[in-house]
Amino acid sequence: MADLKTSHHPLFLREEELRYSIELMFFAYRDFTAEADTMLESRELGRAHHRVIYFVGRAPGINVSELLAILNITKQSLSRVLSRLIEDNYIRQDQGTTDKRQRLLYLTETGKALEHDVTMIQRRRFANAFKSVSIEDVKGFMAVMEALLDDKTLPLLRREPITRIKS
Amino acid sequence: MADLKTSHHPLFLREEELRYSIELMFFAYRDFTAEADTMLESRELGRAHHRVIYFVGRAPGINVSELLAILNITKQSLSRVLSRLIEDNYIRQDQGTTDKRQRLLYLTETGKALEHDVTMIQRRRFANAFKSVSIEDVKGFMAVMEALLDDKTLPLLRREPITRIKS
DNA sequence: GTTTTTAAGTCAGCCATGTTGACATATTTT
DNA sequence: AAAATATGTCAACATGGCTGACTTAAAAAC
Repeated sequence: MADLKTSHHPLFLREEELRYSIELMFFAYRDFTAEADTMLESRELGRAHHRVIYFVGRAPGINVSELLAILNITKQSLSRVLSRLIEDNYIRQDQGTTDKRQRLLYLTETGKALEHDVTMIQRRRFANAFKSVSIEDVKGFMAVMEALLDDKTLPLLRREPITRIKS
Repeated sequence: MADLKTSHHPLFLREEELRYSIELMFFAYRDFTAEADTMLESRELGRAHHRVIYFVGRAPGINVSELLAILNITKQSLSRVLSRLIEDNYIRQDQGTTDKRQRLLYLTETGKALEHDVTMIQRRRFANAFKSVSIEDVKGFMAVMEALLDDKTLPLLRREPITRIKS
């Protein structure tokens, strides 16, 4: 399958297209994160705090091990960020029911509000970008981004992006 | 999946698609950079060094101001990285001819070799990704990534080799 | 039922790479 | 001659990664 498609567009494997893509990755990621960083800064939080809040918001009741697996950082690094978020009442933790060693993480109302505000900035950027391109372009974007991932990253992603039509 | 083409564009602006894109950005960027970081680490260099080497390699003879404008960091931050690269003979600097205050930057042979090796890792990742998708997907990827950029970032990108204009 | 493993947390310190502010030097522009 | 520009430097600080060593409580294995 990959081989069949390869023959369709050797043109794009040329040095120039690949370098252009590398640069797009650098610049787009930087611009994408900069806006949200500014908003976080006003609350004296960093990008790391947003990541934690984001993923706890995405999966309420997630435990620390699972969060570490997603973020792929050490527990010491997470601890610094998470402690702050708990202390400032963005996140609360409950003891696990089936396994009492676990700490299950939830956003507080304050946390939900912050998550919404910051993530909104990033959603808005994508919404604007998607408005200026075709639906096929969006599909292509997702296909390429997925293809860039390590195999082990795929299970960490929420599936069912485009195709599920929810009404 | 079959009737994607008949879907209305606003479908893509729904919460789920936007959040999925945010996550793709996070995970894809992380996986994209991790491989190259490992190779740099073996030479005791960081991502910041690669950026400098990359952009000097892209535009030989670039001066410090232009480089700062691309990287969008302070000259103090650049200095730390650039000094190391010059000291270790990855980059050399010549005095500008028309403006003697300028330092024009060039990769040494060592620098070119490193730039090639590290950038190759990233080119390979994109080459592999592109092989697994269609040519339209690649176009879509580029269109969306461009649309994500700040307006002021666009002029920093180029498709064709070095058309640096010194004025 | 004791031992081992696991989930989570903590203390201490290191490193890379960003930041600000203040200032110096050479060169170009006005 | 004065002002602006290009570059560089010293010093201090913040963020968010890292390693290593160690603790506690609970679950799992024996």
